[in-house]
Amino acid sequence: MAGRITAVSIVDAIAADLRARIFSGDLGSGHTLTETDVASTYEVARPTAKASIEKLVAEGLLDRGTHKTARVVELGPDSVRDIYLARAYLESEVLRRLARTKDVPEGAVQANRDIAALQTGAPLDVIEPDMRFHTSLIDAVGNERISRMYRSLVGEVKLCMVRIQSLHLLDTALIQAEHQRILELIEAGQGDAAAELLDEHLGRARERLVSAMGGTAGPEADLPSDLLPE
Amino acid sequence: MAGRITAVSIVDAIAADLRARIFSGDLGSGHTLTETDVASTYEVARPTAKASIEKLVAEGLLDRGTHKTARVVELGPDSVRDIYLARAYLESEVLRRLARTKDVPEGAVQANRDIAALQTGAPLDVIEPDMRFHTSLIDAVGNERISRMYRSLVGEVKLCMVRIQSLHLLDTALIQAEHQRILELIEAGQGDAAAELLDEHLGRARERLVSAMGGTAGPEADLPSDLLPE
DNA sequence: CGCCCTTCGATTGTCTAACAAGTACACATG
DNA sequence: CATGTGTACTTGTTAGACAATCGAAGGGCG
Repeated sequence: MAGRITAVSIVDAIAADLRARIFSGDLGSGHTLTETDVASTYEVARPTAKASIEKLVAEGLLDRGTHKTARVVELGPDSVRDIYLARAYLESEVLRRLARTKDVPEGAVQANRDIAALQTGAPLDVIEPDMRFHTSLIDAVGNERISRMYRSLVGEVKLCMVRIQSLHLLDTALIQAEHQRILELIEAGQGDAAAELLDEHLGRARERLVSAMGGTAGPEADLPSDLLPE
Repeated sequence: MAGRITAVSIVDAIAADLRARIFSGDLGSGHTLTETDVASTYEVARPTAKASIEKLVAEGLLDRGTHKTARVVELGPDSVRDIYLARAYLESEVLRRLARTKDVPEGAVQANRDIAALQTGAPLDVIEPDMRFHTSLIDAVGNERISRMYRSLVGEVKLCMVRIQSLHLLDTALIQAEHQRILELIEAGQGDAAAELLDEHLGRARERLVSAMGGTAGPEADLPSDLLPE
């Protein structure tokens, strides 16, 4: 018997499936989810569907007011800035602390190798190893709550990504090179420099994401002068 | 009739009341909360009580496994270290960023004035302005998600505090002096120094809290040599 | 006499059915 | 055209019920 993976709770299973469908883009931003709708598609009672929805609301993936239908959250440019700034706050401090002990997480190294190995032109293939690079750094400090917080942010980032999907915002080679440089700075114990580079790294991604969503990009979207082609 | 507290949702109201009772120490660590129990005390149906409990579980104030009764979380020494380290991660980076713009939040200044004005010997009176000092710093960066994360940590800190209540772990004057120094360092644009002092400040509180809970305190519990009396 | 197994009570997970209350949108009216 | 009304849809909450599971108490066996 290898098939017993039933997550012991129906509402957890439904919540997990809904989450997957949201991240896959099956349920796009603004998509409405009525309780009866969820109940009928999964063939469960309405209270069960309700509980699943409320779970995702608590996670920040769904939005809902009293007596109003739940909808997949719509993240605007200001939300993207909020999310990416929060990422920068958590991650830059993590880099400083890792640099103190010159601790280069193996998972991050491997994730960046995977990015380098990518030859496919599919732009969303870089998302997974990219996220893995960053979460590996976060997890390396071994703090349960920090990891949980960051994971919540990653969920929202993925939510942004599915909206953009088609166009690739950044050059894979540049991402990989900057990651590599960050790891080197950690190994050299230069936390401040690593944090500064990360700020640039995330700031550029952030502003390009913002402009791709229709907002007006800030100056961070541009490459630094010493990296401009030609 | 002034007692109708029905905010908008019964489950929110019950959750809020349970939260208050937990923070007041009325429901101590390890206290069990059965669904029928909550349902009968608030005179609501069991599903409503269940929803309230699950809300607090999502907040991290209650703990429960499948088919097991919910209990108020019991935070051990390792959890305290995890929480305070997470605080330090968030807050030290915030100090660095505030120092860049030399932005000294008025709320933090006021909170520290309130600490200085305390003449009462009641040890738990310092908790409120102390927390307000720290949350003012966090809120000053204007990031919704960072503020939310920190508030979640504050909830857990308060949970620790109610367990210790009686004995005062630190001198009020020392707390106030260190807060003052942190603000001065922000104003001087010395983010690194501010972050370093904060690490000491939180580290000392953390290790004293740990030892008060029966764990073995680390070296951070001691005062730095230049502040030792005599 | 102590240990393992069974049984039983308590508790939670889930369902069905139903009513109340609120929202949103179409429709009729001025 | 603006406004009020009403109706359908959706959610909030309740009641009662049954199955599954967990924890502890009690009995059988070595």
